[in-house]
Amino acid sequence: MDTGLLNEVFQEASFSRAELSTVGACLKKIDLKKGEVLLRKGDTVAYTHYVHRGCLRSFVVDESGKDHTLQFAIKDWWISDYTAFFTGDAAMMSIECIQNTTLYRLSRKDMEQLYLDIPKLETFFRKKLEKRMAAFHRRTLGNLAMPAKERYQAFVKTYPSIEQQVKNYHIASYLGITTESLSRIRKELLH
Amino acid sequence: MDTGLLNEVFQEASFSRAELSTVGACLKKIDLKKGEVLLRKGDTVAYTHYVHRGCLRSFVVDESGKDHTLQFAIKDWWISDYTAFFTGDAAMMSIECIQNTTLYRLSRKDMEQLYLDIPKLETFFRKKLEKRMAAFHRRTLGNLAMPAKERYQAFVKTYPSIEQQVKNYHIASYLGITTESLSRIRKELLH
DNA sequence: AGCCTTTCTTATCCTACATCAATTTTTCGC
DNA sequence: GCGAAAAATTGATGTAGGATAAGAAAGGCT
Repeated sequence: MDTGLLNEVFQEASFSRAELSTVGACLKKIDLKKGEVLLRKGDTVAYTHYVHRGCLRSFVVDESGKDHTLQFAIKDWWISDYTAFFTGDAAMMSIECIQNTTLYRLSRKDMEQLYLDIPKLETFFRKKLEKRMAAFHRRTLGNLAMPAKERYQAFVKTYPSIEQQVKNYHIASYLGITTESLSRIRKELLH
Repeated sequence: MDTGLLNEVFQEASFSRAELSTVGACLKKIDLKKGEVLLRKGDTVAYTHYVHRGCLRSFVVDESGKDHTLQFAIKDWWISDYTAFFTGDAAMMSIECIQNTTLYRLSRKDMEQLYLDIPKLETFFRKKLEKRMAAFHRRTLGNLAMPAKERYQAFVKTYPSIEQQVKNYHIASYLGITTESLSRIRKELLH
């Protein structure tokens, strides 16, 4: 793996050349086409993934067949079912590519070893996790407090680049409403 | 601080006597009465708290004045606004005692120092955070998929001891429904 | 015990969003 | 560029849970 890419992945942390190369040896490049599934509900989750290019979404399908998008991931994001990744439980969600995508994956096993070799890395990922939790938290609180129209506006404001890239039915699924409702909301917002 | 209590707080981890006493020196006992507020929205969050006795809840109040309970904490739980605690941002939520409570608090500053002195402790708290995220995640996914009646049943099943201890309006606020709706649901469940 | 406050229940009506059912518009392979 | 499939829109109707307004129980406190 080249150093340029590694510096990109771990840009916030400052690792030595030796450390980067130790980490780099654990990352494996994966190319996926639009529509391909990275992780299926029920799977054991051995990896977390850094998104280098493309777009994915994590989602659950409930008993009544409704699809709920939990998160989109674009360049520079890490994505996995972290709950399952950390606990060893079966995945509660699925993850699919909604565009052609290039990922770098890191296994839980390698990660645990890396934590021992490079303590700074535990801090790096702990901070990632904290940030992710914060974002998820904010989103959940928003969902509680806001009607659908405001949730949509908040989404567009927070993730303009994602809003451009994904289908309306994915946005609707993220907002927890039907495409019909989203369509009506967008109409209203045009006055 | 006595060793018995410290062993209780850090029961899952195995720390040496010296480590425990280092940590113990950072914990401060706090007694609070029912109704007292531990943390107010907007505060800077300098502490996380281990619950030794009693019950607290974290909550947000939205623009329309509605109260949303995010989490209850009983004996053996840690509670704080972790987002704010870790990022340094102002608290997004408030935390209040709904029973007389005894806590042991740990400051972010001491925690960061302890991470350096006792690396195992970072692992201990990372695992706590992972578990918390998993629980919160599960709950959120449940909320997406389930109607109020099932959410209530799931709550009763998951937290029977909490269900006994707290008022119906707190449960309703946790489930994201009105007390009236909860009342109807409970009636239905009696056949 | 009796009074006052807090909590819980019940009934009626209402609203945001879902569901169902057509279209219309966009996208994309050939 | 054309036709089929996918995506988005629009309209009519349904429903879970909210809002409002009483009233009934259940705790305290003196």
